[in-house]
Amino acid sequence: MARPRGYDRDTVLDKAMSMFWRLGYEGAHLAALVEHTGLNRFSLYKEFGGKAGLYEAALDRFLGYLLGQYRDILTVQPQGLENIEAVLRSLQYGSEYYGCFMINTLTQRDSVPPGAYDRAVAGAGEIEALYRANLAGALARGQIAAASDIAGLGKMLQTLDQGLHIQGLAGTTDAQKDAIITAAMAGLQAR
Amino acid sequence: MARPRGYDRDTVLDKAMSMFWRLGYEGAHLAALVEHTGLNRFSLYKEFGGKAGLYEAALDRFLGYLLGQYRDILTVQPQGLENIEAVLRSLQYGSEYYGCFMINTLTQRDSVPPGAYDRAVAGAGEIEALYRANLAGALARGQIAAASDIAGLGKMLQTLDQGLHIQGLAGTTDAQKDAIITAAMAGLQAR
DNA sequence: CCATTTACAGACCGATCATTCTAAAATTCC
DNA sequence: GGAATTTTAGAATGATCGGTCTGTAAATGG
Repeated sequence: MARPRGYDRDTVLDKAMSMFWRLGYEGAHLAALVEHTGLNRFSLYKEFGGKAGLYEAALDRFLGYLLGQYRDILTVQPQGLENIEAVLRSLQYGSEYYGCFMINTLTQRDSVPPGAYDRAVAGAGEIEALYRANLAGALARGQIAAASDIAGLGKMLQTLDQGLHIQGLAGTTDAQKDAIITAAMAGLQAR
Repeated sequence: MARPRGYDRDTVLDKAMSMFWRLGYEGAHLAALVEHTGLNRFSLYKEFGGKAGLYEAALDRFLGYLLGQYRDILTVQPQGLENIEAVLRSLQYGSEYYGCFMINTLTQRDSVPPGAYDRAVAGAGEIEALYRANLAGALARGQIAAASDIAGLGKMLQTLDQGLHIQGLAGTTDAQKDAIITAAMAGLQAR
């Protein structure tokens, strides 16, 4: 017994994510958000509580996508270097955005809502754990040297991963990112 | 025959850099900049032309620092893996800031003045060239495999470098960054 | 010690910010 | 089809934005 809403929540979040991603928290003005998302001001406050809530919800949606993708690839059995290479390569294609919304949130720590920063840190932690699990698998299967430092390598892979998200910002092409990944994987193999 | 200025240009730029760094271009409000830098509004416009000019000048100063550090270490003769490891380790200590101002400028491309983005891209290009020169030296000295892809490895090192600047944002300690670098260098050695 | 020059502190400006409110439009239940 | 309910569009709101202007303080040259 009410007027149906004229917007789709997920569509709104995707648009908002895109804007926050490119413009940052402060750079994405409410007027622009209202115009592009199709969600009117009043409903924005009713649904998300305000700009900060919209940002956190958009980040949640992004992290849902991102972590889903990581989980899908990095839990394939048996875990090992194949999964690691696959996930690195999967990240390099098809993004219409700039860099990575999670990383942008980390770099803009003092401007984004505190809750958003906390979620980004938690997301990064989960990704690191997934890398470590696959390194452990690689070790068990003899793919990497027996003396390998799993923790160090796990963080190294995540570092490379994060760096790849930055690379594109200064014009690095997909082909060049492929070469980066190939070079990095070559260094990982047992010798 | 005039009143002497009550501020030091370099000190002002250091303070402004710190604020833009942490808060982003839009997040660093003019009132806060005026308060923290000690430079009053009027002089800010006379000296830098406005907020955008101040940002670009602060980025220039940062890039001067950063590129100077890279040049100092990466032009030591003979060039090779020692320089690369030295520069990676040098980046991990003593920063009171969050991440890297150059990378922040790249990630906030659509919010910072266009001139700032262009300078950041140019800076990244110079750093990559320095890495490549040392990889060429390493190849000539037999430190890395003869079949190595210098261009790919150069971008890979820069990717790792950029990732290291991100790592600290989510709580990675200096000791952990050391382990990351050790793991990465192990993969580079000729075998 | 006065004239000149420059920097200073702070008031002022229109524009725009995030947020709140008001009233009309749209849908469902009865 | 009328009452109830919810969304809509858009007009206020006070605060604050970046930028400009005005008058005063501080220094030097003569």
